[in-house]
Amino acid sequence: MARRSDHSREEIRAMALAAAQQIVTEQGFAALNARKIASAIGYTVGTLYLVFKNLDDLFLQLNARTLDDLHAALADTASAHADCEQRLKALAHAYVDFACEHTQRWELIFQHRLPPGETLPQWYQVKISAVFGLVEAALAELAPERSSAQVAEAARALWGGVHGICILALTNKLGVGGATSPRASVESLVTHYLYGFRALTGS
Amino acid sequence: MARRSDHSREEIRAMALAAAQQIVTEQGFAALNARKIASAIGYTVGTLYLVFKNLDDLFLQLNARTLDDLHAALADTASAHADCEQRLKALAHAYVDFACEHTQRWELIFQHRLPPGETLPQWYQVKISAVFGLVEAALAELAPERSSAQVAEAARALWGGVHGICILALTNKLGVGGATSPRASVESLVTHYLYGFRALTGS
DNA sequence: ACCTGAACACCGTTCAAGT
DNA sequence: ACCTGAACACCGTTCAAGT
Repeated sequence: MARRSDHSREEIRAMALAAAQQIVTEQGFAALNARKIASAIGYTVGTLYLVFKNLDDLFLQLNARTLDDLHAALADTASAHADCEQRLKALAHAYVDFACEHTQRWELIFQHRLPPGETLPQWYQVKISAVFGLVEAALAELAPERSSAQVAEAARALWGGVHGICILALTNKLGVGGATSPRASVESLVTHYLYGFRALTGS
Repeated sequence: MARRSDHSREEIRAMALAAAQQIVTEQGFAALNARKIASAIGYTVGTLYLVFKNLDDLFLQLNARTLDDLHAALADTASAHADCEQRLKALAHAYVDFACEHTQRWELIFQHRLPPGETLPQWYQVKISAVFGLVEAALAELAPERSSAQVAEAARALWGGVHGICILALTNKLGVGGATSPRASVESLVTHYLYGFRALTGS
């Protein structure tokens, strides 16, 4: 059997990514596999390998879309705040909101690992840098006297911090009994960090 | 065949956990599976299920040991610093050192997820709380006027932050090309956060 | 040319059968 | 009683064979 050509390669790619997104959203990372994706789009497993190099490639392309969506949400937030301290706080809360609203998709970015030895492709690292860029831009505006290296360092510290609070809260590893809301912790982190960042001139 | 009784149940349990620890350390989470653990201790897969409920149970017990080791390292560090600000910084750096030195074991704590619906057992959550307790104790001493709820909130914010920096740095998801050292970012985070925490009386 | 579906080498988990 | 090893229902990936 075979030779259907109901859909172009690009259509199959889009359908597969949409199906994978729905599966991970509804059932989580562990439930995401090739046969389930294929049957959701009405094709057999083999077809996926005509369009994607392998499952790692499919997951990477799915994560790339999520990073695009995250960047769009943060960029929208950034453009709504002229004051750069307000902007940084709004960015942090927008990150928390995205993580809470799209938890499974957002977690897939961090749960998926390439086989040992393989590194993330350059076009993918560019997308990560774009998200960090929004934070760096606001920090640079807040402290114009700092070098770009100092601003980059502060962005890593602050954004790593925001991310860590989200991860520990959403995966229930923050020590306390039930799940805790990351909102208050992030507010505390950003407020205190920025106060110190502006007050201390060295580093 | 069968009936060897070369080892007691408890001995087999200890051997399996030691083998699993070695495999994850040398080959990473993805390479850790039942058949490999069993053959490393000279038994067949079936035997593992006499001692552990399933692989999730085995991983949880391995993570419990790692949490014990982490707690011991942090407790040692804490007792070496009388000044509580110095103690907090030393704790943060000790956490970074542990994550860098035992990366694969430390990552297993966060990469391993129970099936949807299942929650971490109470005895395990106690171990997580013990680690947080060291941070809370130092923060409480630093700011005796704060309520215990405020101290707990600050511990979540600060420690979530330290953790996030480590995770992003060690998994190469901090935006910049090569891997970045988490040490400088953590130093920046803790210094600036604590400065703000002491200066701002509300929250 | 496009797609299938069976095959291969793996998984986690169970359990009748051996000693 | 203790352990085996074969079996089951799954994986990801490949590829000869059909249309």
